[in-house]
Amino acid sequence: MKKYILHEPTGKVETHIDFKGNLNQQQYEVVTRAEGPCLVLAGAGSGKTRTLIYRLAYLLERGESPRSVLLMTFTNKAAREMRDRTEMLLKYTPKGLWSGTFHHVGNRCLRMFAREVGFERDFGILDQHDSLDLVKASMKKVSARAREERFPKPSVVQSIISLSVNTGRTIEDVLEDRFPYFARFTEDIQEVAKIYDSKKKSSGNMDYDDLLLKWKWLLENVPAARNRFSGQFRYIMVDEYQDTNFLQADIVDILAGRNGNLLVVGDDAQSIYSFRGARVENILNFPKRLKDVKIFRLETNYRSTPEILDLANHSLVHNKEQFRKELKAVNPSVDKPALVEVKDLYSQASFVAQRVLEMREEGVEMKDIAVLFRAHYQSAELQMELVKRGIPYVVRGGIRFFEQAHIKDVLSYMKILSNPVDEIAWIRALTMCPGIGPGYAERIYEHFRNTGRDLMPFIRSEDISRVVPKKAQQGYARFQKIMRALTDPAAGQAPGEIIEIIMEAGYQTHVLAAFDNAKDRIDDIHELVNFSHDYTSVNDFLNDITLRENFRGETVTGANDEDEQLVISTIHQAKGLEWDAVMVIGLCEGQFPHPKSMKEDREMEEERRLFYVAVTRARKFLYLLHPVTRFDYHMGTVVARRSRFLEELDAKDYEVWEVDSSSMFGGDDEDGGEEVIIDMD
DNA sequence: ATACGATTTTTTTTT
DNA sequence: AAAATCGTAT
Repeated sequence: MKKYILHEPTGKVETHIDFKGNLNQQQYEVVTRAEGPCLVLAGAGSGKTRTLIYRLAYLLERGESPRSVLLMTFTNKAAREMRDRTEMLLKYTPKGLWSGTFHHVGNRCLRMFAREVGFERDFGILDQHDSLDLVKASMKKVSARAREERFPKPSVVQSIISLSVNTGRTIEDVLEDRFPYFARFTEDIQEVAKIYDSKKKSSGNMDYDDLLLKWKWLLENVPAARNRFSGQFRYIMVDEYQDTNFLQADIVDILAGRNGNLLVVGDDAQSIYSFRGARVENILNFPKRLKDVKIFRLETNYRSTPEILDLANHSLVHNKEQFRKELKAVNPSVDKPALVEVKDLYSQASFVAQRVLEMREEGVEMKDIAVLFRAHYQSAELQMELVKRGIPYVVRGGIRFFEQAHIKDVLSYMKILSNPVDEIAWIRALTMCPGIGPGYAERIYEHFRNTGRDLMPFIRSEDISRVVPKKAQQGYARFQKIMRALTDPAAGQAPGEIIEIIMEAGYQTHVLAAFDNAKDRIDDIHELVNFSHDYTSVNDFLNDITLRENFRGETVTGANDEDEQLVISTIHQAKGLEWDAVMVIGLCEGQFPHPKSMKEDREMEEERRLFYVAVTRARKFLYLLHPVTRFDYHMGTVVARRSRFLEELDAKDYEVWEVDSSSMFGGDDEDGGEEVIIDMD
């Protein structure tokens, strides 16, 4: 990750980049004059990333040290893209640049001042699933009540707690505002939140929210930390500012405090993360919140055809809450967007697959085509169809590599080893033994804590027969065997060796017994071993991977060449990306807009912005698919009306394609060797 | 009575 | 794929 460093700019460097020639007037203004607080309102496809990269290059060429620049992006992928493109532009690798997601940068800052916030330098990080496990464990005490009344599910409790942190409101306020029907449980939920918090602390872990909350606390309350960072970052740039929440906005304000060179870039029309506490107000009120804000607008769209842009703009007109919209297209016309009526989910899948193959014949590369949808489960039929036809694809935003059960299992053993009081890790490792469920796992862990013994003596000799019944003791033997192998003084210390020990001491046997695709999973674990070779310490290894994005997405069929894969993605994951052809599936009432967003106007407007984001990903070809029926778990197959987002459009915005349903059934039944196979060489 | 584990049901979006 | 439900073993 950090091998190739050529040279660093020192003092004045001769400019070899043609800033004026490579940018339009608006972009050039931003690049050369964005001193002080600046707001860039950048419409979809207006060259926002390009502008940021050139701004960064401009600063470096002017002699600014990379370490005094902080670049916060929404995803790690975006950060990597920025780094790569900056490198290409500069022809060297800037060393010491701070860039990444808020959580990433927060993590980095907190490690430097961990003691100040009451943690050790090597604190662990809980991902969503770990955090959910801990919420479940924290709900034990209210579980009696939970069974009798309609108490919120653990995942709901988790999101209530998280929302309270991310919006800066009390749990009481969050409940009243977003979950009024749970208001009577306010005290119980507060209690759970308290237990959850203390469990995090006693196990030496932070969750995602803590990375922001404690970061902000650190900056506000520890002058040494505040001065260190606000002094270092002379130039701060924030991408996707419309999706920051109040915590993130505060953090940025504090960091920028001293030097005031804060450049935020965003588009209020693309704000789609309010469920995570994001607030459009951050961008709308930015000019009011800070003094002497310069406002720039990027309004030329270089991405899409005029037809696609018209359709997008006409959709957005139906939102009341908006800033302004005046995106001009410069690209030539190609085809009108197509509204495709299909019979059901199967003909939808079949149409998409068919059209992908045809476009490929017409010269559109596979990697320049994407299929987008509202929710992940909508892609099930499509994935089956693609596999059947041998079309290679990659799923964005599926389960991440590091979040898969078998990977997390292995990691949990490593976590216990590295941090013996990690309650989540104990419970995870214990519950995969037969005869041990959450109840007994908790008891065993408590017993470990109560004995006050160290890990090694406990594992070697502690008798647990008084704590749990016989069946659980037999299961425990399995856990014990692995832990004994790991705590053997003769055992290896490198992360890779440790994983091998876990496998040999019994986890491999467990995988073979518990999963039907055991072979794939074992391969994954070997892949994890390979990955771990970059690390010498288990701690670094563990701390690094939780915040890491898809180290390998769910790559399915014949992935000889990454560039020859169709992209399948949720719209949320597609943010900031673009393709020649985009196909949006499942555009019917009951699916998109999502039924749960029907109650409130502001939620419906967010769904509409999501639709806007989806269509503006397309450069040339846009297909909007409307399955005329859908499957309702309660009523079976029901008629599904066109999504309101389609009905709202002007009929001139698209062409309607009626798909002949009889042709859709052709390839559906048997006739073995008939599938279309794409040659991969 | 308690907790495990197999079975059925239900499924938003993510750092 | 995860949560709720139900049956069964201790």
